[in-house]
Amino acid sequence: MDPKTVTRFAPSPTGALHLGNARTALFSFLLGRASGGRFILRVEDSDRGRGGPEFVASQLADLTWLGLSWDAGPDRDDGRGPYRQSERGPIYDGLYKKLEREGHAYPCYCTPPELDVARRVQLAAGQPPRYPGTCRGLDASARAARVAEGRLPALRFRVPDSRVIEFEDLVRGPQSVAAATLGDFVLRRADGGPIFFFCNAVDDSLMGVTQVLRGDDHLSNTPRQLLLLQALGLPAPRYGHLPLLVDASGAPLSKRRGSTTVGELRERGYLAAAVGNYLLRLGHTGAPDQWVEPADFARSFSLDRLGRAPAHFDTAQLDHWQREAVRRLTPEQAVHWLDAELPADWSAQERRELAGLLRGNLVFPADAADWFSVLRGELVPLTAEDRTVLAEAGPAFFEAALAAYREAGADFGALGRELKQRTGRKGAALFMPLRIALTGRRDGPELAALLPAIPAALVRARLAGAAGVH
RNA sequence: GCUCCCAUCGUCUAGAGGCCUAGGACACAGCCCUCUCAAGGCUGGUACGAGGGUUCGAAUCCCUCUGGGAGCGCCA
Repeated sequence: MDPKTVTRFAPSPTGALHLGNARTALFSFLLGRASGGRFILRVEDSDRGRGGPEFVASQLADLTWLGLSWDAGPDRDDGRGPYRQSERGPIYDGLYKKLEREGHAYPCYCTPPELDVARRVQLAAGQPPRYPGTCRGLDASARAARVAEGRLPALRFRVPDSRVIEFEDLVRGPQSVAAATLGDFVLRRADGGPIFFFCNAVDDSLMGVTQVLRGDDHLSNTPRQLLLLQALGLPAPRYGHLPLLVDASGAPLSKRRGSTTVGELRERGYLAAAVGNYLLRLGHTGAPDQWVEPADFARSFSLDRLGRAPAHFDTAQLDHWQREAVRRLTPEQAVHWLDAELPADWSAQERRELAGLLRGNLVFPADAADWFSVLRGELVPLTAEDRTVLAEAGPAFFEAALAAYREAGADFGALGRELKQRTGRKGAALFMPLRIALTGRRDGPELAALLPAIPAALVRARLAGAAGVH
């Protein structure tokens, strides 16, 4: 990849980091920094009324958790900052003046209610709602008159009348839009605040961004930004528009249903590498069918392997990668992952052993809870089917097991041999009644590993109890 | 309402006119392995939204429709 490549992620702190945005960030990161270029992070907090600093912190934390890192951002300036739009006012002011001076922008005194009426009229007439151009040709005296009325002007971009804007979208291919369909758009609010179209495009250019990956919803707005940058004489990045993420029913991913934020997934115990493996394949081919280590993600990422249709978020597939990720945990990582679920009074040694023992049978940390009672407490009541298995084995079987356990102790191999000799049973007929009696369930880690983890007194009590089942 | 985008198994997708009686992965079912579950191995079912063209030949190209999405904000 070209080392001059600069990509960016530009979150707006209006909430938690959404899965769709996380995917956009991941892809941008892979296209940039992870491929030998640069990746920067810019906080789009130009609208002071929305969101808050807590969201900036949480989003950056989520990105870090996912394994993304940036060369420049709000926490590290490289001289092209600041990287928060709220701190870039002076930069914007200079550009606004230039635009106005050169006739590319003009003050607009229309009020929101007036604009709203105009929109309704256009809609009713079957016309697309566009700014009617009321203030486009105002002369000095007309402007003075509006100011005298106490009106505060917004600044509008003067879209050239008859032009066709053409550009090559990084994922969509060639695009062509007639300027006439655009309508003059606002660059600066009446209260002085900058507008997305403006600061987003300007910042990308000023920060040296060469490739912008963003959501599909920005595709039809791209011509505006291209026009604006051109008027400013600023170089434009190349844009690539990613299909949106939708839920199982095909509706846009909404914060209301299910876990759709990175934070929620993390809280439920999903591992970052699992989320990464899933996101890497969501609407993108090029990754092998097998697990990919996060460090190798960039090698599997390619712009021309991006899909063009909306991608469905599918928990079953996420869970598949989660299992893969859990399986790859080292014992230390497993302890850390299980940390909040592990009984606080257990020793470091016990916690380690437990994590190692259960790792293969868990998908989420919360799944571990059931096993604690298996190892230390009460078993859940047996199902009718399980009782049948115990009854079929019969009291003699468990009395023999008790005797074998006295002989062999927690050495499961020896216990098995002993019991086989005493009862003549083998295979499932031998082990299943044992498993059920000992754990109260039919699944779980190998009995050979499980047995030593259960205190001897509990083992004896359970075997004795099973002997009493008829 | 207008403009634009998208459309292959349930899901992620391969497929850039003949290699497709459409391939892989996840999920599902069965079998094998196995003390169980998981993992692994094998097998199976399920898809080119509809209708018209173009062509010797279309999942692939064109048109219409249908369905889904986005944009048209002094939101980002």
